Amino acid sequence: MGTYPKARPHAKDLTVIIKKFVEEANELAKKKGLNELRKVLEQNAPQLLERKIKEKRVGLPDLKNAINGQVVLRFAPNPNGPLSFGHSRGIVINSEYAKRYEGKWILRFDDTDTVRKPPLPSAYKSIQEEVEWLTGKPADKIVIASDRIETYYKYASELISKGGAYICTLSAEEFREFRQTKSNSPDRDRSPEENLKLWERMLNGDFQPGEAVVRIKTDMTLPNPALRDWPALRIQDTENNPHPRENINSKYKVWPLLDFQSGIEDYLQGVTHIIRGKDLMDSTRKQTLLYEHFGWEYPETVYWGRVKIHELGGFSTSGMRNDIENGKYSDWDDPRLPTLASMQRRGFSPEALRNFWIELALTQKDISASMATIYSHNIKIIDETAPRLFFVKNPFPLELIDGNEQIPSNFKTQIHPEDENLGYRIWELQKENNLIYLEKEDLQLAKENNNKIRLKDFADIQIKDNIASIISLEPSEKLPIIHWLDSKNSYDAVLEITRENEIQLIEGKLENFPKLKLNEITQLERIGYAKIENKNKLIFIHN
RNA sequence: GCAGCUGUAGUGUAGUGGCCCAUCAUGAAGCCCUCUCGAGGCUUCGACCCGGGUUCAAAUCCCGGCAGUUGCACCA
Repeated sequence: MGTYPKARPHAKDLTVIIKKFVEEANELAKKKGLNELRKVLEQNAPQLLERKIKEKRVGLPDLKNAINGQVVLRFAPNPNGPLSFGHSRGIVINSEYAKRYEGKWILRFDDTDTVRKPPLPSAYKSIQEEVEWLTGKPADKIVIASDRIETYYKYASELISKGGAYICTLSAEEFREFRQTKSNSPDRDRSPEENLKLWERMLNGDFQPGEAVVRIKTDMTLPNPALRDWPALRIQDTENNPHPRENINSKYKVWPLLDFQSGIEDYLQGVTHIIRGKDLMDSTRKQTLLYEHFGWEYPETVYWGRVKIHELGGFSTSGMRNDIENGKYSDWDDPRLPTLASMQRRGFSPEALRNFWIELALTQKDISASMATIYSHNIKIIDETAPRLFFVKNPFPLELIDGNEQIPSNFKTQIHPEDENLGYRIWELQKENNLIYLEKEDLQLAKENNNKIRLKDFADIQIKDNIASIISLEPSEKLPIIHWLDSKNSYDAVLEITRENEIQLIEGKLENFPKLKLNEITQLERIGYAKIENKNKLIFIHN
């Protein structure tokens, strides 16, 4: 009936008719079997035999009013530090949509607060690098707000002279009174000419921070208090809090606030779609009011809810910056921090992160996801190529001797169990004076099996008085299989594991692997995936 | 307090009036395979916030609750 809406009004009559036929069919099936029924259908309505397969929407939902080739998106972080994991959602979603619609996306640095959220000079560069790492290419365009202050001034002047904005000399507390009581501030009625004069004085530095602010004239009786004559530009003490970019420094005293700067810039850049957190819903409403003053059309806006990752802490950039400066964390890529730098360092695949965010999609629900989901995405990417290696924690040495069988001249096993093409790991073994390492815990495991155990891909051994003798090369009985190393083919290495915000350094022996590449992801057998930070240092990713 | 937004399995998602006794993934449990506690294969578990209404038909529309969450900054 979904396909034939015309039939809907007759639903009641139809059910009676349908019931009749269903009964008839059931009767037929009962008497002559299902196959007979199938034959009848094949003759009269073969399409009914094909079970329709539900198509599930994959990936991100469509964007409203998106015209292929004309979509312009933007992502606007504050460069007061490198990006957190939370930021990566904005980058992934925006860049994915740009790709889908063959449009472009702008990376914009909203660096307009020099006092509370002073930009970090290195972040301008590191954020661009992080973007490139995550998406595989640079953003289509870079815009830096602090480069464009004068442009924002121009639009502010224009709006003031049109009477759409005014200079308010009330303190924030004083204005709050008016906002709460839905009444106009006395400054509201000043003429555009007077306001323009005050605006000039603001620019000249006649006012101290807090003494004057430019407000967008909306309506003090608006039901949503946030929208009532909202502030657009304010004064910052850039003598004591200079902008860290050298050419900006103390050049400007009047600075735009987010809602104004962002609104003007989105218009100037021709942004067609804004994807932002729902905490910025009021921003949309404020900016829509601003656009009305100018007669502009506001972009399509999509919101996402808050995301919490169970295992990760908060994403406050300023907070992390403090902790790093206080020495609580080593740097932005400290494995305990929920930063992109940290995840990159720990060996998360950018593709996995992209898949993760795409799967979470765009909903206004507040989400709380688990690292397990990210791990699972990551494993799908890295497992196929990760070379298998042995790492023996807390190594316990044993002397390997001939037993029922002699020590072979070498040990050979596949680099990857599912892909022979990746090659082999080959160690040369000596006939005498062979020292092998087992994990202390595995020694215990051997004890529980009459001091017998199987060295993976090698041999069953019998352990006695720190001596391991070979029982057989082929598995002789069902013994636990453990990883192991030989002293000539291994060296000291450290595995760094972060658990519950504690960094643990585990010393051990790492298999000597001539093909070892820096920053490569390996799978330490029976331990988990790890990244090779340098020859002697591994970082644990997950298992 | 005022204003907004959201409510589908443990978690995340699909679903916009009949293809839904509800999709897929993750998770958990079990089995198979494998000389790794990895990967792969199979099976099972588990959800439409509640209450009314509209309709032949409601996860889907309407009303009312309830819960969660966000904003009300001269931060972004």
